[in-house]
This record gives sequence, structure tokens and C-alpha cells, in this order.
Amino acid sequence: MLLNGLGGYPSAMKTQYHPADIEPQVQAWWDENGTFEVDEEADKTPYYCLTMFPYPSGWLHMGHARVLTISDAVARYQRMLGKHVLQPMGWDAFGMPAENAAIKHGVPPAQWTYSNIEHMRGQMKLLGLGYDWRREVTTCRPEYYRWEQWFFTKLFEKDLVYRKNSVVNWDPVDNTVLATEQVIDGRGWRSGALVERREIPQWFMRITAYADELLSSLDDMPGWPESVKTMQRNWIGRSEGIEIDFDVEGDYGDLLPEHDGKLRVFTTRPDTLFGVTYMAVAAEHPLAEKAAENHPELAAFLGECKQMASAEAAIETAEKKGMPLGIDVIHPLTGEAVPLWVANFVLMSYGTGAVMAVPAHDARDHEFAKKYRLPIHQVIDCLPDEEVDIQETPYLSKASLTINSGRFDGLDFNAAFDAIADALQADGRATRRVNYRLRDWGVSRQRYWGTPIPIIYCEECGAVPVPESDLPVVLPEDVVVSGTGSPLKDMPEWVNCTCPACGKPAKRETDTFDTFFESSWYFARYASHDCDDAMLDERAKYWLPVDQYIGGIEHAILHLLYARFFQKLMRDEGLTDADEPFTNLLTQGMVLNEGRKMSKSEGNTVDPQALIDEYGADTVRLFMMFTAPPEQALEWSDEGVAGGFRFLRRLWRAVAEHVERGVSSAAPVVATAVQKDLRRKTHEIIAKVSDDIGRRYTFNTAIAGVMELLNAISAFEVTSDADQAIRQEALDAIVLMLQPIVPHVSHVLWHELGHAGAVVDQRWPEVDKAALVRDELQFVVQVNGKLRARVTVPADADKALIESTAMGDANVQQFIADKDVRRVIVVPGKLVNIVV
RNA sequence: GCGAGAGUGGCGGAAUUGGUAGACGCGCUGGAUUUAGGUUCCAGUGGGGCAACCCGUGAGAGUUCGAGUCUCUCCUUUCGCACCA
Repeated sequence: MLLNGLGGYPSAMKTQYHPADIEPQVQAWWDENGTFEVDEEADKTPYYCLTMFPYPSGWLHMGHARVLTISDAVARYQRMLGKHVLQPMGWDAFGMPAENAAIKHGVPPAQWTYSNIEHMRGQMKLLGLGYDWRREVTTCRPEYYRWEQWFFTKLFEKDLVYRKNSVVNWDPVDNTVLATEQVIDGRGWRSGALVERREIPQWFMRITAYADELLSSLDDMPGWPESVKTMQRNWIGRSEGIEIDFDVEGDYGDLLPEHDGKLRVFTTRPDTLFGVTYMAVAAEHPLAEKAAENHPELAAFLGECKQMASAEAAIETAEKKGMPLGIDVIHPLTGEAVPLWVANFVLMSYGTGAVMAVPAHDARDHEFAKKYRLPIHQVIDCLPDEEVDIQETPYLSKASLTINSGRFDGLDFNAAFDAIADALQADGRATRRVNYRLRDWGVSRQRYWGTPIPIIYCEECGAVPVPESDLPVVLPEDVVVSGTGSPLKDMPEWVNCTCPACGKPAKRETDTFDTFFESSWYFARYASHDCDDAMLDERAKYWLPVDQYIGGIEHAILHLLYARFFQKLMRDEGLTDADEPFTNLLTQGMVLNEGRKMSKSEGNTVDPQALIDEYGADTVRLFMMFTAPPEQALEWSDEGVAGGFRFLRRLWRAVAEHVERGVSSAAPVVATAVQKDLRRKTHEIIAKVSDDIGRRYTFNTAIAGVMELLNAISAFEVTSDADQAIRQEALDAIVLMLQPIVPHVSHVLWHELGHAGAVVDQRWPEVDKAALVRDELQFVVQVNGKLRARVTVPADADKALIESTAMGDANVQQFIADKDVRRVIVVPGKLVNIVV
């Protein structure tokens, strides 16, 4: 008789643990039985467990192995709780490495990518990961990207995408646009040529239209780590303030037609308006450029500022610098003239590119004012117990009241904000406004290996979206990539087409999407992976949102924000019901070696494949889950891996020894104290492990608990059938609890322990509360908080008995005999503290 | 600079609600078994002390019967953002 496909294991259990003999057979068994294939079943509770899909770089590295194992353990645990678990896998298959490999090895990006996927899929199977491979999604396949092309045209109709000029890094030798990471010290990574900044038209997604919802939903996402939510909040960067228009003296106002000739600034501190002593604009501001026309020194300074803006690293150390423009503006409430400066710390890209400066109450303005000897006027009072020399230190607190502000004196922050805003608003000089740090998302990439942007340019009709019936716009796969510009531009048969609107000759967009575009909705497509007449279907409503999403912290901002954005876009298109894509988020830590990040460039990588070959997948999985909690960095240790292997071997032997006596199907009945102790331990550990995995996600402590239980089993001597039944229960529990972590060895041991079904289909063990009951309790006895004794009392002892037993202890007596007992504190079930 | 974390044995890490600091594992020491060991088993393993005990969670203060845990000040360190008006 074969044990569920495990041929060769019918009777005598091998006494040695040989993972290489069992792992391929167990994996084959899962495959043959379709163990991890799930369809939508209305009467079951769905649970969607998802790992951030990998880029198919060629080989699985330790970071992959770790995150995949964590997810697999979560999925298998939920399955044992009776959930209907979906765990899919796919490939984030577009991107630059494929183009780089193409240039280097002369192989088309598509071919390189597909063979990498083959290899990595094989490696994942060796790790024993339970995926529904029928749902595999590969983003570089037309069946996938046609739907994001379709979606883009829908967003185009809704004006949620638009085209505008934007700066790129241009390599003048290779005649190509460079990504930020391809610019090294201001030079192209391949040509070494000085990189130029060029403005070209690019496509943008209006993510700012969803800024408020993306921000406010964060308050309703308890399943996300606070740290990630904070990062997203800061990234969105909402600030409330007002825009104020300042009159400009002379005819400079003509340069500012969009604001009726006024200089518009944004401020979050209108309460400090009376403290304005100068104004500042960015180097790119029209007023600065005008002032520089007949002023070579100023023009040179503007040039310097613009250069600084491109060299981002220099910003942090940059000294605050500026020059007066020789222009005055008029304070809207006092009517006084205020000098206008250009300053290198003012950004054209935020607010209006101009600021009002209040040196008394802003650190940056203060530093600048001191340097250029500009006046500093205090308009917010200090609190009574504070003394500040305003000429030396800015006073930043909002806790106090206004002074030196005419009729607005004596108001607190909120009152002053409102009064001044209202006063200006009344005569049309100000508007309340919310500003965001978040910018619209530029999705155009001047690359070949990506999803073609489905737009056709017609001289008559302009940019026209490709009609649904003509989708997908297929990316030609059999191409040679030279590294000098996109090969699509050299393919007239691909570029030339007719305008869908007027039928005249037209040209296709040759830019492709940012690869974040594909990764922003793949989680939904797994549900409707084979749907060929829509982006998503009803099945997406069954599975979404993802119950547990797991991935690297490096995606805390961009990927996770874009995916949230897409979820809302898809919802508003009627494709799904969920407001948010990921209910719970777990961010796993890095894998370190000798305290440094494991990476090819560091030359300190450990190949998971080699470890699987040496120890088996279970040992690799066990080590990664045992050595650190998932959110923390994991320090690699060869000895630690060997230790994991030793534990599995010990477990194997313990089961072999048990089976030799004959498996037991009798109910565990305890008679002696020793029996009671093991049985209690078994159920205490079940309770602990359930909590560790189910609530805390601390697999490391869960495994420690299981090890403790195995230690207890080893110390337990079996001399009767009753003993054997109690040991059977303990071993059964261990094998069940280890199934999510070491599924192969658990599969085999479960059968060896005499059970018919597969362990992967079993229910998580339940705690028998009766087994937890103790007849006696041990109390720690402290005198003045110091440990002096341990005493044992009957479990039903009352407070008086506990106290008297504690006081009666000989060692305790030594410390209290000649002293007054002032107080006795009894913590039920735990300790007694005697205060003398 | 701002924001969020983290500092515990030789090492990775436990201590979940303020209640026995160091679970579990690695390493190390001694012993047993073995022709041999990347084997297995037993005992030990924070520091000091023969011992009773004393000291110990980055530093210093505080709250408390009791602090790794809470509060304040400081130091170190990791990550994110970076002149955001």
C-alpha cells in the first residue's frame, strides 16, 4: 500500500531523516492532487494571501526565499483554520534589467525574461510553496497589459491622465533618456557623457485628484504598520493654509498675468503676517528672471541656483543664499513696502514658487535674515516661562498669542489664522487652500521593454487613445536592443498607423509605461487571470481585498501608494467594490550577512538553491522563520542552518522511536503527575503557538515553543499504553503546528504517526482547557522586590494561605524576622511581594 | 534638520497587560558512546563570590511595593523624507 503517493514508505520507517528522498515526492503529491488550486465557493470563507511578486532577475535570492516562506506559512496556517485560501504567484516582468542583459548578451529582452521565469518558477517549487499556478500572471504578456492599456484609455476619457512637458536626463552620446540610477556623478552610465536636462512631453496620472482620499483612508487601516502609514502621510504632505496676493510696485506685475499682476504666496502661518520683513521667490520665478535681465551678477546667481537644484546631494549641506531683486511688494494689511529677494531655498515646484518671510517665527527665514541683516519683527508672544532673544533665535511655537499685529493682537493661533484669512478674503486678497507635497505621477518611460502607451498622434486630431477594438497594442518581442534609444522608433511598420478619429496617417506613441503601472493592479488580476473580455470580473469581488499582503519595506511609499490609487480608480470604474486593496500589510526585514545587506555588489550572497541541495527546503524554511521575527532584519548564520537541520533530525528520530512501539489511537488519559505535566505542556504550547502565529506573527517564538515541547517529549519515559497515547498526542500536535513552516517533513511524519489524510488538509489543533488545569501553583516570593523564595500552594488556596505559606518559608524568614511587615502584595497565580 | 524604529549574555534572539531577566537556538566547556565523525547522548554556560549573597537590560534621573517594559534628559544606531513655506 502506498501512503498517498509516498511509495517506499509502507511499513518500517527509516531511522534517518533524508530530505532529498522525501521533498520531491511530497511536492509531486501536492501537484497531482491540485492541493493549492482554489475556485470561488460561495459557502466558504475566502482568504487571500499575497506576496509582492518578484522581478524575474534569473535566480531566487535569500530575500525572495524569506518573504515567500513567510507568506506560505501564513497561507498554510489560515488554511488549517478552515479558510478557503488563495495564494497566487506571478512576475513583474517588464523593466530595465532585461534591456541591459539584451545589450550585454545580444539576446532579446523577452527571451531573457521568459527563461528567467522558467528557472525561478522551478526554484519556487523546490521551496515547497503552495501556489495556485493556474493563476500565474506575467506582466509582459499581451493578455495582461492589454487591460491596463484599456484602463488608460478609460482614464483618458475621464481626464485622469494628461500630457505635459517634463524634464528628463538626456545622454547626448547614446541619444537616449536615462533613468535616475543610470546617471552617475552627472554622467551617462555607459557613454560617460555629461547628462543634459531636456524637456519632453510625457503622460501623467492625476493621483493628486485622490490625494485627500489616499490620506484620509489611512486613518481607517488598522492592519497596516504605523511606520508605513506615517511615511505615506509625509509623502502626501497635506498642509492647510492660505494663498495671499501681494501688490507689486512698478510695472513688474505685468509679468504675473495669471494672478492679476499680483505676487501670490502660500503660507500655513497667516497668523504671522505682520512679521513679514521680506519676500522671496525661486530662481525660476518670472520676477527673478526679469530682474536679472540687466543685472549680470543676479543672472549668474540664478544660474548657480538652477544647477544646485539638479545636483540633489548638494542640497542638504547648501548654505542659504539670496540676492535682492530691487523690487518691492506691498504688505496687504500695513501697506508698507517689503523688499523682494531671490533665495536658493525657495522651490518653484511647491506652492507658488514664492514665499513671505517671517524671520521671527520660521527657522529658515531667520537664518536667511541674520545672514543678510534683514529686520526681524516678533509678532507672536512668548509664553510666560520662556525667554527668547528673537534676534538670535526664532520662536516657532503656536502656543501663544499675537502681538504687534494691530487689531489682531491677543489672538491665539486658530483665531489669528481665521481673523487674518477672513479679513484678506473679504476683499479678495486671499483664498484658503490645501497644498500637497504629492505630485502627479509621470508614467512615460522612453524605454522599449514595457507596456506601449496606447496613444496615436495625429496632426489633425492630436493625441487620440487607441480604440478598445484595436487593443492590445502589442510590443514586438523579437528585437535587437542597442542601448541608443528605443528600438520601437526604428520600426516604421510599427510606428506608422492611421488616426482612429479621422483616418489620416498618424504615428504611435513609442514611450512605454513605468513598470509601477503593471504592479499597481496585478493583485486584482489573479482573481480574473483568464478573463479575456474584461479587465476584471465577478471573481475579483469574491477575492478582493487581499487579506494579507507581504513584501519589502522598500515599497512602503511608491508601490503601495500607486496600488491604493489604482484600487480607487478601479472602484470608480465599477470593476471592484473594495476601497483599499490590502487589509493587512506585513513588511519583512532584510537578509544580512556579517551585518551588511546581502547583495551581489557586496559579494556576500548565500544561494538558497545550494542550501536546499545540502539541507533540504524544510531546513532553509525553518532557519529563516526561527532566527528572527519577520519584520526584523535576519542575520545569516551557517551554524544556525545546521542547528535547524539538527532539530528536524531530532524530531524525525523521536517519531521513529514512537512508531516503533506502535502508533496509538487511544484517547490520552492522565493518571500520574508526569503524564499530567506532558499533557499540560502540549496544550500550553498549542495555545502559545496559536497566538504567536495567528495574532503576533512571531514565528520565531512559535518554533521555540515547539522545540520546548519536543524537549519535554524526549524527557518523557514511555512505559505504558497510556504513556504512549499521551506522547502520540504531543507528537501529533508538533507535526500539525509545524506544517505551515516545514510542510514536507510534516507531511511524511503525519502519515508515519498513523493518520490517513494529508497533514496540509488537517485542522489546526485545539486547546483542551481541562488539560491546562493545575492542582498546585508556584508563587515567587519577593521581599522588598527581591526574589527570596519560590513556594508551592494548592491551586484553590485563598489569599491568607498564600501569604502565610510565603511568610513561613525559611529563607523569607531570614529577611523579615526582625522587621515590621508593612504591606503584602499578592499577584494571583504569580507572586507575593512582602514590603518591610 | 524633521519623522518612525532599535539599543538585553560570546552570537541570533525571548520576556505579549508594570510582576521570576536571558525562553529557544547557536557557540563554548567538561563527560559518555564511537575505528572515525559536520554523529548521538548527559551535565554546565550573564558577571563576581567557597558560600550565604551581591551586581547586572546604552548613560543618568524619576514614578512604583516592584521598571528591560512607564516619564524626563542625554548618547549610539537603523530606516524614511529632505530647504514643502
